[in-house]
Amino acid sequence: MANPVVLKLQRGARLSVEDERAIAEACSEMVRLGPREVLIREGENPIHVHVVVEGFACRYKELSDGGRQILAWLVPGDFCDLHVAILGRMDHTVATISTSTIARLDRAAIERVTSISPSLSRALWWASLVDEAILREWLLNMGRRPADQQIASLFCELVWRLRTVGLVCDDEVLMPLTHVELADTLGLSPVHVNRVLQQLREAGLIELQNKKLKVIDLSQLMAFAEFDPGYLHLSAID
Amino acid sequence: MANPVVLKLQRGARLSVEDERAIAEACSEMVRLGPREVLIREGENPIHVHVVVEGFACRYKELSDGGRQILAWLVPGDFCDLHVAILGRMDHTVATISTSTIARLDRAAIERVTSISPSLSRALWWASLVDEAILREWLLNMGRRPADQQIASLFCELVWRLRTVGLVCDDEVLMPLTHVELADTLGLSPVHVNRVLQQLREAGLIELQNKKLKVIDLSQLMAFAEFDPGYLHLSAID
DNA sequence: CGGGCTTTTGAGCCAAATCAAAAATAGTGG
DNA sequence: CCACTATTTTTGATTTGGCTCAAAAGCCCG
Repeated sequence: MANPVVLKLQRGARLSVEDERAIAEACSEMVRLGPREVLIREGENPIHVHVVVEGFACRYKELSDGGRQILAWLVPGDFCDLHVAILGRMDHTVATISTSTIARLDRAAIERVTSISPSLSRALWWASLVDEAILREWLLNMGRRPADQQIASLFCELVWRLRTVGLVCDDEVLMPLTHVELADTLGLSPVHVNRVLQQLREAGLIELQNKKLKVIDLSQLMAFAEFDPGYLHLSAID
Repeated sequence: MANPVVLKLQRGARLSVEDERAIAEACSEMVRLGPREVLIREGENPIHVHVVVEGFACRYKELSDGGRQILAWLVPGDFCDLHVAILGRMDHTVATISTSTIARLDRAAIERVTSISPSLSRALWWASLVDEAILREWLLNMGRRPADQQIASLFCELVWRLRTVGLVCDDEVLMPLTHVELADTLGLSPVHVNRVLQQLREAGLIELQNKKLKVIDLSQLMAFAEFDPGYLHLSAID
């Protein structure tokens, strides 16, 4: 199967054959991690740059009262900590959700490659800006949409994002999060997430069992969620 | 008074005298805008890059039901649309809040300058990453904190951000937003914002009138909000 | 087949929303 | 400088979406 990092970055800029080779080469060192293993902790300044190759991870922050807010889902192709070299210090933690394969790239190698290839450096810049755009959409969802639309939006986003890395088949995707983790993502309680999921199932919009999410009719779910994929900026490639 | 863009970017990287001159020069063309004027609309791809020099602006998205979510406050020194050249299309709107002075920089000039000066290009990169960090913190606030802490956090952030551009005097800052705009920022209703503001006043944490916010005791407000300025990444300079 | 997660259900509650209207402010033109 | 508006802020009454607590049921896996 193609390298998800290449598949993703192609959406940000036209990549040359050398660019693709450079990425694939940089991803040579892989680590296999179990579920819920911390990759990078708040406050650290990791030596390597991490990329999800397989599985799911997330960014999150914790509060003193035990509350937790998940700030991003990291799926295959996503960088975990490209920004930390500039910022100097992680302001949040990154951990796996399901068993995952993570590539550790050499920070120096990244800098070398991007200084040579404008298209690759543009692609990385693009990826970071899309992360930001996703955060804006999540903020909109949390601030102004009811729980059912919020969950539906999130599932739409998941399908669109996984599509670009070839991980969707028949509008069915892996969704390895528990209700607690979904709740930590959406700012809801797990009990309420459970109830809303039941409603979405009863409405015939989704099926969800065994960590597999099947979207019955994507355009219908998108309409329900008022989802517009524009913010994902999935243009390039073709 | 010093250029707020310079003051801000100094927090992201050590700037040379030439860097500072280049910024000041690029900010030569200024526009004066009234309150609530749209600067860049969702879907557009503006020719210029805009920077707030004076006054307040914000990013926001609107929903079909008339709801609105403010996604960022843009204060003096903040870039409005640095990212759009890479993404190709604005996924949200930018408008002023109060009467503001906005600098229009030539996009080509930015690219020219950054290709010459690594420190300046690093500073812009840093600014964009801090925007993202702020979004994460806002998401945490909205998802997991009660309204009073949320508002208190926002005010703490405002003080810290305005401090770096020299706009705080005696822990007193300009806060030109109405309750409706605060509510659109926080994902709350204006009525509730009003009530919580009263509580914060009664608790002796803030004074707020005539668009002026006075923080009685910043460390006390920070403690109440559980505010940690780490996510603002205000290191460099010294 | 037993112990720990998850998911589900029920009951009661609360933070924040909505609706509606009054009071206070800020603008605006004469 | 003042009357006249329009906007903002404030208050009260009521409703509600989503929370908490608690316990049962279903899973997964060694």
